[in-house]
Amino acid sequence: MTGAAPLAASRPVSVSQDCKRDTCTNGCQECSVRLFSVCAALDPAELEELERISRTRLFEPKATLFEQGALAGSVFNITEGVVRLYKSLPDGRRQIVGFALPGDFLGLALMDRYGVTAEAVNRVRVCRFPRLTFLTYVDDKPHLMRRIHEFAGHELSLAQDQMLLLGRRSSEEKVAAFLLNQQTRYARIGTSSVTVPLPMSRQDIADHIGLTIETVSRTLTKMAREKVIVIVPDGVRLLDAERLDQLAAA
Amino acid sequence: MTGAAPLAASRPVSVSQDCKRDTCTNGCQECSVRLFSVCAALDPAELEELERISRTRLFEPKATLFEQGALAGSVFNITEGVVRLYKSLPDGRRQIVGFALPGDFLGLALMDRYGVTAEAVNRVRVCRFPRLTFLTYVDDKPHLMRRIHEFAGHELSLAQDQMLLLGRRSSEEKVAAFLLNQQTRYARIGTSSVTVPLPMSRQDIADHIGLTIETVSRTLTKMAREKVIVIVPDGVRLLDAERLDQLAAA
DNA sequence: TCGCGGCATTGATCTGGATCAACGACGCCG
DNA sequence: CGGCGTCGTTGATCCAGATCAATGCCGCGA
Repeated sequence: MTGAAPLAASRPVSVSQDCKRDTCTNGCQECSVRLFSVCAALDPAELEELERISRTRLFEPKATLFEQGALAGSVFNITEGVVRLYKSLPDGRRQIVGFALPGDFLGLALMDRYGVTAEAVNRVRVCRFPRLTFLTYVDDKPHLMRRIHEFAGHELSLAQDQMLLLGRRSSEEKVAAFLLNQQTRYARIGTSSVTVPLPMSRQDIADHIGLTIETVSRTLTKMAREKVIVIVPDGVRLLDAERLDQLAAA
Repeated sequence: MTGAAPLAASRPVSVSQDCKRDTCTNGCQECSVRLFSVCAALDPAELEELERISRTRLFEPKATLFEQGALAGSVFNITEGVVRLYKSLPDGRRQIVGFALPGDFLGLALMDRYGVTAEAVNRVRVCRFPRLTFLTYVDDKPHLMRRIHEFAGHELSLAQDQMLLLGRRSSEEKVAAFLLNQQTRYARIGTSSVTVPLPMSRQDIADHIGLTIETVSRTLTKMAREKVIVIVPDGVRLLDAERLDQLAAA
């Protein structure tokens, strides 16, 4: 976090603003997630150019970044906060296909319509790029394209793991695998710790791993009772990662 | 199919051969799946170059193209047949993350290890490329890279649909959605018809949509009883796609 | 032609997780 | 400070789909 003045917390919804303010004060060069994000593929001159086409944007909890099926006007790089990505059935059933963390890129597929809906879980900060401008920018930077493709490949791999989880794992295995997964992902962006943040609601977790909120709650309680985890505000502390690995049947 | 002599059916396992024979007789130019595959992005000169680094390969039913976790030595373009892609748990539970059809590209992510196992469902013919050679070939062809990325984006989108199916749909919805899905995919490669081929076993279908073989069988029987489909050898005929759409809750 | 092995179907029963129903714990606002 | 809305937990019951168990249906090889 650079020393910029924070925005007033009372803003009702997302706020567009020039990149010169806020965390981007010192530009992409100083960006705290640059090395984990697609931007790591860029040299200083390219970063400067990128900065010119980007705008920082803030989203309050529950704000929608974009909706499934809408024309994809922008692509996003998350710099702070967590975003839930989901698909819905007409009757309201929901599947959260993933939680995007800082460093994650939204709109990787570069398709003309969004395939999922994206909502802020907590306060979210992003770098936003007009999609077509970004496409032009990428066009003569094969190294960036390759990096974006690597990210897409990683995303696909995660999706396949999730299919295995959804299709073939028991409720306890699902919860265990989810917790370990979250830990791994947070470790990658530096927030490594035995305490895994869970900023999303129980309902979100349930909709991600294909269970009901009651089953998620019961399973977490059971794991806490068995001293495998401790439930703390907005997260869990993993006491016995070994045991959790077994439970996940990985 | 070009007029080349068919291979002896008695070959025990996959057979490597020069691209000049078989369906590739007239080269990539005449390839029946070119327009549906990543190759459609290439001009005649580029196709010729591609041909030089490719080899046609045949796989008998149940033969393994590559295994999850193995070093990714090759990438593949399927020209004939169906391939199942799956992940397994240590205890043998299996999740088929997708069925690859002619025109599909295996190894899209271009990563150094395969993320899934690929097995031939029926007789499969592929164009095989050494991965590193292919990478070099792609390197100075941004249009091809973009096309490959488009395919990867499509793949990701399919994966997300599958997560919704696995996590939030009932058994009947799963089967209905699967059948419609298969129909759509076959339509795309020209085999459009109300009769949907199902070359894979019931167990494969079950492992794809997260059910047991018994539930798949019962559900298909029920749909046939209700005159929504007719079960035919190696496939089903869709009688009432309208109704099937409702059942799928799409 | 028969017998065998690998699917697929069908029936009976069981159970993991869903559903239904309180209740408790905060945090917020009046 | 008290009432209310949201979220999480816990208990009781139910049921969709799993599991267990035959049986049927080829295709193939002896």
